[in-house]
Amino acid sequence: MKDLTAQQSKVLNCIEESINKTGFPPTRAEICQKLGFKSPNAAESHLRALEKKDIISIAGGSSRGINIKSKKSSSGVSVPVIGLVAAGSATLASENIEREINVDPSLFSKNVDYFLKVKGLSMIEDGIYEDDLVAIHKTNDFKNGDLAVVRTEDDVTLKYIFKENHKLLLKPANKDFDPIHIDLRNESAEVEGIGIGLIRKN
Amino acid sequence: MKDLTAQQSKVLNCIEESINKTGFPPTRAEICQKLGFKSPNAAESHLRALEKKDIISIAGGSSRGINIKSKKSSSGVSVPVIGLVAAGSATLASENIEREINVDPSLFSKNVDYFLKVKGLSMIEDGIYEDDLVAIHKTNDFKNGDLAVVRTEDDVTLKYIFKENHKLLLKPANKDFDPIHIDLRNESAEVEGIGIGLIRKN
DNA sequence: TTTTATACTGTATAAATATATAGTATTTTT
DNA sequence: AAAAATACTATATATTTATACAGTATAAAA
Repeated sequence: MKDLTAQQSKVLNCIEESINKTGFPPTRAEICQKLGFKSPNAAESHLRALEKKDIISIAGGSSRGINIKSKKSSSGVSVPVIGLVAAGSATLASENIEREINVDPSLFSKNVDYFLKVKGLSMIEDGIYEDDLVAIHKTNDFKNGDLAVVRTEDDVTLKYIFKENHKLLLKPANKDFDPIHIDLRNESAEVEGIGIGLIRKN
Repeated sequence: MKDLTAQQSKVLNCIEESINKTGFPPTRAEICQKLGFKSPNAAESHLRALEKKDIISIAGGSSRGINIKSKKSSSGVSVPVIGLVAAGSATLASENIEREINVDPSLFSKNVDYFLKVKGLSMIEDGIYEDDLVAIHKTNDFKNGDLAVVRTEDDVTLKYIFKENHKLLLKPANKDFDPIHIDLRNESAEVEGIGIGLIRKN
């Protein structure tokens, strides 16, 4: 990383202070006021210098559109929690998002795109319980035996998936539940993602 | 804290998402766009409701002047992962720490002091598998039936705990394992903490 | 030595933004 | 039954804000 000048450090400091104190970045005018500049362009050009040195990013056309780059990577990633929803509606649509949780990216083997809140007892024999949050990696790609989020014509379901030619088998882990057989020539089914982990709160 | 309505939760989610993604709060217009409102006043009034419920504060006359009050630590908290270790050694001693993971404090009901990496199959019938990470809240306090980390004279174990006078029962969730009976008049045993959640990676 | 970066003042303005006002309709609380 | 809260559409506007342009001056790099 390139070194910052004394003035650039002051400006960066001013941005950090603003975020810590108010919760949002400062405007050019606010930077000027804090550091005693008389022209907004003084702040502007310092910001552009910091951007050039890759310390911050500036969102064009947005007020207070300053983001300190190094701060973002250290913390977790925000991941939405979604309940099992009826077919037709987009799973990740914001009205289905129950909450967001911060997750350490290194926790799971693959990228977690969302958590699916489990409904029902169909996977109980393999330690997946009602209200558990299953970490889902969005992909169409799967291997036989993967835990998959599958969107059928009238449902979205979490089951073990097996594919053989045009036949799809969705297998629960509960002897009280029957496997689902889908003939892809007659019915449509789409793999939304695969389960790569689980979070349970007691 | 007062309960939020479904719509208010969505707006709060939207704000959190914006801060996590861009580094700064959204404008009224951006909230409307994300949630499908057609009038800026829809966002405005939800914000005022959230402000009234003391969830956020709004800085008057500032663009993006939204601050989420409850946001204690914006990032996660670093929590150590510990394997089940032999008696005698201090559980949290640094040589027992396998790694540290960042955890969203809001994920679990109580404060997570460490994660215990499960060895063996003694809890398998209740969905706790080998290599699962059980979130442990350090406490001596427990209720009968709690999942507890218990340090006996020659072991550290994770079991359901039941206490009756001077008798301690440590009950596994696997019919192949026998419950452990401890007479506190003859043997010592100490509750290190209770399990409040679980993380599994496939 | 010429260019580039730093470090500003000063002025201007299009666009972004908060925010008020006027409605309508439904649900919840009192 | 009345009042208050919720949940919006629609329009308007003063203010905030980013950002461009025109300068001046000094220091560092090519």
